[in-house]
Amino acid sequence: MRPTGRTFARARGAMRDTRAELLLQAETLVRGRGYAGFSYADLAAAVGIRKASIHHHFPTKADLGAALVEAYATRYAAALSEIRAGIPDGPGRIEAYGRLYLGGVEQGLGCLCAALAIEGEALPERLRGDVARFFADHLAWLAAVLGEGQADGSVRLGPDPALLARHVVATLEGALLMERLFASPEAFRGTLALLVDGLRPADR
Amino acid sequence: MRPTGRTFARARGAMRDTRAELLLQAETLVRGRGYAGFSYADLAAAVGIRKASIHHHFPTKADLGAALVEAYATRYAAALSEIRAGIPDGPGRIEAYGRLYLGGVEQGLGCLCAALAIEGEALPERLRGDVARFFADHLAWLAAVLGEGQADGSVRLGPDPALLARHVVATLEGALLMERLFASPEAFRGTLALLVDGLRPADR
DNA sequence: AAAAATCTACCTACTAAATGGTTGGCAACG
DNA sequence: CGTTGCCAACCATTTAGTAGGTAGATTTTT
Repeated sequence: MRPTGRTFARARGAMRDTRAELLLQAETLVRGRGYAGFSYADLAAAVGIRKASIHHHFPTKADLGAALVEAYATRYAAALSEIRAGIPDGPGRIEAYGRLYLGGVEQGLGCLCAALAIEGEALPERLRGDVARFFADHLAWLAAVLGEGQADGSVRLGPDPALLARHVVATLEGALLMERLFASPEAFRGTLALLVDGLRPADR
Repeated sequence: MRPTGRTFARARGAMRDTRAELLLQAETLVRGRGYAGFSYADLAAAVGIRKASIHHHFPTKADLGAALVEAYATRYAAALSEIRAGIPDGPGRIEAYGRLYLGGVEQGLGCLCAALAIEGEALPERLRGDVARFFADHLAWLAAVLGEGQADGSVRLGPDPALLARHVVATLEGALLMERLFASPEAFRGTLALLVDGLRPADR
């Protein structure tokens, strides 16, 4: 099943991208159907590689999962510091943060870490820790941003920034979960607007 | 592997509970690890029955899933009308609604329909419809309750009730997802309080 | 610079265990 | 007697993971 000699030249230049391609396709699969919902066979088919070759890059499925979370978290971290650098006020920053989730709704893909969090007990131990850290990092970033916002008057005073941060993550994760089901980016935008508006100080 | 004759008396009276027990244990499994994350073997072990017997009650896994959603939705529907009957004001009703989710955080169990929604594409077709209906029903109930609240002055005017309803479900689903991971009912309560407070009319 | 050794990326071909599901039977109950 | 509830023993397929190998690139030795 295949000529035997596979002496084809390997496209030149595109040598070292297989790993990245695996991560990309695996992320799409997990976000679309959950961690337990995809197999190495699915991934192999998506990438156009044989199943066994995946094990060369990621010995076990848990290894792949961990790499997935790491890459995802890294991308998010970059986006977060870009937001903080480019936008000055609290509500503006939260709105930009919320728009990161919007992409998922538009592509019909959930949050990677939400998909993993749902599996809970059944998830490989170490992955649970990575996922928890993902959320903790976001909460810390948001608490800092909201705290700054309260200090400069762009965010309403009163609730503890840490509490506000949890509210923000919860609302966005939940909205992504639900509005993906309904394939309704508009509804997501509505919820985001409402959320951001609730952070503004009551004028007068 | 077993004496062959299984002539034991079957506990008397507790004859027809197997189906209910299957639903109960299956719900726990799905809410704890996702739909793709549990098997008929797991369920058989949890109930203390042989795998094949499950198929007698639920021919396919999709049948089981559908029955699960139906039972879950029915229980919720009962709780919702009880809330509406027993509590007069908008915020109070929403708070009671939110407390329905709190149980999940305390038991370490997510929302059944959130677990199913995450699987998205991979989910048996008909289940997707059932799950969507579950959310749509909640949104309708909430929109009605919030509309009433606006009419009687217990809920702030301004945002469309349908929009507020989406915000409420999103926040609670997201908070359940996240706070279950952190095993933090207190944090859930905090988010719920913040959510309910945001619904109150600005005094003065 | 040529030859030898090692490494990288992938393959085919397997395996043991688990998956959802089927068949046919048996016993108890109404 | 027929229905209901359960079971043992299957089944085909899929699962994650392994074994062993091959071709080409890279590095090391001569």
